[in-house]
Amino acid sequence: MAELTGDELVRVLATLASPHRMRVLAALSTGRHYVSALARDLGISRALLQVHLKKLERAGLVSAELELSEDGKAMKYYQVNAFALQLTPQSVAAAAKTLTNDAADGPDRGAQQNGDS
Amino acid sequence: MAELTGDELVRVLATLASPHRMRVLAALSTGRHYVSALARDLGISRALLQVHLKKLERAGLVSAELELSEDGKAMKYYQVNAFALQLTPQSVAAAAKTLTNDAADGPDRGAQQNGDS
DNA sequence: AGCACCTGCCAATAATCATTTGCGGGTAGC
DNA sequence: GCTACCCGCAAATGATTATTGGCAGGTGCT
Repeated sequence: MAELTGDELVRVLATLASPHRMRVLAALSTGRHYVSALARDLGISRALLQVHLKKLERAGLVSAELELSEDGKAMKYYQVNAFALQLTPQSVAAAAKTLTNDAADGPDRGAQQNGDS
Repeated sequence: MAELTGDELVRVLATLASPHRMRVLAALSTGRHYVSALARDLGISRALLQVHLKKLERAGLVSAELELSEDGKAMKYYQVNAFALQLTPQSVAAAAKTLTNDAADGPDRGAQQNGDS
């Protein structure tokens, strides 16, 4: 994941630019955790955490696996995906040239139609 | 500008995570420009550009100088400030630990640095 | 059965942001 | 005076987002 398109970069940065998500990432950087435990740990509701995890996942920053605990419960374990982004005026300028969205600005909804499963 | 606090990082990332701002940065990376020209160049209104420039400036990504053109007009020239951010799970996790805002998430409103009590 | 724990999703509300439009001021030149 | 260019700001609107709370399903234990 060396070169990201402008749109992807926007998504990653927007995803990272959030205290909650930063904390989630920090928590996960110490190892995998399952949703409920993580929510308790961070002191936020599960619903809220889910949303943030989903965004982090969509940005490709974390990934998850659904596993069955020994006592039969379904647990979803999340973990951070390694990444390294170098941000400089040049890298940003380069990414800007690949932006597709030429009008909207906000957190872009993005993406052109993609089935995105 | 090696180490940024979590809050500062959030601000920088949030500022960078915008197509408009990315383009502005790209445009400025080729040299200084004054507001009106830049607006025409990017095809956006001056008012809008001002807002984005202000955010970029607040995040420390660009700086400006008001100069007098030979024909007496006041022109505000903007230029990019050099910066280099390395984003990795570790750097983000480290920044997360310095976050002051422990509840809010969205685009930060500015830290309520508790004046203590 | 009832309780405790896990997961996922949706509707509603509050809070925030992005963008437009209009106005104010200033200098130079026809 | 009027027009063209520069700058800045603020109120209003529309569009998104963040967050909550409730409800759904599942397993295992007492």
